[in-house]
Amino acid sequence: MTPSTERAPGTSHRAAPEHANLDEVRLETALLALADPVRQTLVRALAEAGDWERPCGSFDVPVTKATLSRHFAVLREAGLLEQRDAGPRRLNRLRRPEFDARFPGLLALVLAD
Amino acid sequence: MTPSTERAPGTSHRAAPEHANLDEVRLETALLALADPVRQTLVRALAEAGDWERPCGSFDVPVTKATLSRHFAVLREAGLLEQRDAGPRRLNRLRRPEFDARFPGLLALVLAD
DNA sequence: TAGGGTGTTCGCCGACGAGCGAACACCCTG
DNA sequence: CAGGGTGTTCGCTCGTCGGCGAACACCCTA
Repeated sequence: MTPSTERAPGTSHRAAPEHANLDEVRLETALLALADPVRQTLVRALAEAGDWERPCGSFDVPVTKATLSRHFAVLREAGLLEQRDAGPRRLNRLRRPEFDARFPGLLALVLAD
Repeated sequence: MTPSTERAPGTSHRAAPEHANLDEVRLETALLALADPVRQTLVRALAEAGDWERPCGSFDVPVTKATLSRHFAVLREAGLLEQRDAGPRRLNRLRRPEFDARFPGLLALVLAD
C-alpha cells in the first residue's frame, strides 16, 4: 500500500535533486551563479540543446567531475537548472521560462555574450 | 600657452578617476559588480538621485570610507559610475544610458529588486 | 597658513568560493 | 553478481574579495 513508491521504467530510486522555488531566489544568488565562466558555458550549452538531452558528464568544461557537480548544484539553487534521473545518468533542462519570468532579460544577456 | 590646464572655478587639479570604456567591460565584471549588496544599495541610491548630486560620503552604507572607496572603484571599472571632482568632494553619476546600451535590462533588474 | 573635511591607498586579516582527489552510492550490462 | 559507468559528498588547499585602521593627499575656509 505504497503506490507512490512505484516507478516508471528507467526511473531511479535515488533521491531526486531539490529544485529551487523561483520566487525565493534572490537576485544576488542569480547574479553570482551566472558570473562564473564555467557556469556560463554550461548555461549556453544547455540553451542550445533540447530539454533533457544532455547528461551532466557531456559538457566540455576544464574541471573535474567533482567540481562540475558543485557547479550544477549552484545552478539548481539559482533556479536555472532542473535535473531528472534516467537510469545511471542525470539529465538536465534549462529552466528558461521560469527564470525569465523571475529575472527578465538576465539569461538573454548571458546567452548573447 | 597651456590653455588646456586652465580650469573652471571649483574644478580640481586632482588626478581624474579613470572611467571604463563600456565596450571593453565584460559581462562577468558587470555581474560581479552588481552582485554585492553594498554596491546594489549605492546603485539604487544613485538612480533615485540626480546626476552629480551626491558625493561619495553621502551614502548610508554600513562600511568605512576605505571600503566605500573600494566599492566605488569597482563600480567605475564595471562602467556603472562616473565621477567628477568638485572642490574637496567627488560627485557621482550613474552611467545609466551607456550601461543600458551595453547590458540591456541588467540595471533595471537591480533597481526593481 | 593652519586646520577640518573629503576621499584614496596601503597592509593586514578573515571568510568564502573554486579547484582537486578519494571515497561512496547508484544504475545498468555482461 | 561482478564490474564499469555516472554522479555526489567529503576534506583539503589556494586565490580572491570584503572588511578595517592608519597614513597620505587634496581642497576649502578661518
